[in-house]
Amino acid sequence: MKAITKYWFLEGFNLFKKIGRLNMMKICELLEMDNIEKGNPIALNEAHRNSIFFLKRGSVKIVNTTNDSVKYIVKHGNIFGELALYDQEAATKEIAYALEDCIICYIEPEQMEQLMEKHKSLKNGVLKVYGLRIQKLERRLHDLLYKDSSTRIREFISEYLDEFGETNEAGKSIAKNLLSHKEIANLTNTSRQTVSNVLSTMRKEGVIDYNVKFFISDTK
Amino acid sequence: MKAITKYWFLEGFNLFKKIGRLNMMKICELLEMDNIEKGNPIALNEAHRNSIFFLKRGSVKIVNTTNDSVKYIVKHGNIFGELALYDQEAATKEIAYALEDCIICYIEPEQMEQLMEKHKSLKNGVLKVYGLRIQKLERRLHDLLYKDSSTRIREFISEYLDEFGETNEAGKSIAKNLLSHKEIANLTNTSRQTVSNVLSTMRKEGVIDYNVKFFISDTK
DNA sequence: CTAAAACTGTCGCCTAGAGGAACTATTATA
DNA sequence: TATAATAGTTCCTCTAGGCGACAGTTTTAG
Repeated sequence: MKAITKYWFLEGFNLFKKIGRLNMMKICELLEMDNIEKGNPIALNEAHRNSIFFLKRGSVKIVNTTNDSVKYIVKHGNIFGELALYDQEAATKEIAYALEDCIICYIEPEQMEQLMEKHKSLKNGVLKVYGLRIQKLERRLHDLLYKDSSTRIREFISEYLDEFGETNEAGKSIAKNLLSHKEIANLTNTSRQTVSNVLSTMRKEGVIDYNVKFFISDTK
Repeated sequence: MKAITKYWFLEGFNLFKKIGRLNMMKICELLEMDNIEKGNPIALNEAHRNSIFFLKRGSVKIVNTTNDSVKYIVKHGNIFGELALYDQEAATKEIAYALEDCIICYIEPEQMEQLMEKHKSLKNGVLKVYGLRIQKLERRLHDLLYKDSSTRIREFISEYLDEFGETNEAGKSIAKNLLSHKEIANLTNTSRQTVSNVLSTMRKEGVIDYNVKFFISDTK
């Protein structure tokens, strides 16, 4: 029964979708799960420093421990901490915080590797995650070089709304405002003040609206 | 005999080191090889657009086709074009040019995937290559944000000498000068003029010396 | 329920370094 | 060997946007 509950969780992870129900059940027995309250760090305790995480519910920010800047955000349904698979060193340089109440599953790298040996599709999935990570980094580098800060922020907001927004009855896209200006600045490689500026001009222009709780855009 | 010749080639690739002599021989039969003269593009012909390459001898620059800027350089003994494994699209956006006369082996992605199925260590190797790529990109992004252009250029030169330099009798490290200032500018995300400036001040300071053919640094 | 801490909004100053112009040196091409 | 093309050098101008400052606002904590 417990396994079935867990099964339900993982349904969301495309990584696991392909590998079939039975295998899924077996895997589930290996996975521990946890609730994390908004604002709290994930896996601060040494024991799970290098775990790989599956984020079932909520969202998470990955923070660079050396300078406290946000590297990226992870939406529910995705994997994070996969760095631990190839480089334990690098993995300790980032820490995750819950941006909302979260449900996570975690697994140790050794177990993960065993699993990957057994399930080809899992290994392919991880390869894909790595590939996506490379694409994202290249995009970020490119944007930094060829787009001005205002554009970067605007694009970030629009993509944020695409990712986190839900269209309401009135046809507006509404997304929880989970990030401070400082964090948006980190993610777009700009300064806090510039984010503030661009955001308010966007509001003046009527492109978006926002308050402490939400971002709202007219057209999806 | 032909196979043995090829075997000799691949010896240099750590990727292949682990998988054993016999397997190696089998793999070799699948691989085509080629000589590329300095300055020429690699795999311009459509047929091999998406191949994965092993660089036995020489070095290669990977150029972004959209804006003609150098993305990175590949030293002999390394793999490139591995992008094709996860994203054929992305792979067509870069093209490689020989910085010196090169010997390359190439393999189609499908074959590569078959090989990876058979040889676990090969798959792990590729995973590692991906991991390194991520590290490099993160480093580059970090440098761009937190180091000024002069520092970036200086560090690049010193690393270039580490990578390509060979210590001579006099205890100096000498590296072939394979890159134009414009290309160094691309790689350090600076401008042609700044590279020129920094280089000549480095010369004035006595940190390095250089001419059309070589870079020279006193201490290794 | 109040004090402190952490966020937001705005303004204006200041600097790193891109990018143009102009010229020389070097290397390919005819 | 002349001519064109490319690479390297120097100098100067101009601007994007980081950063400090400070006032207003919201959140957290005790």
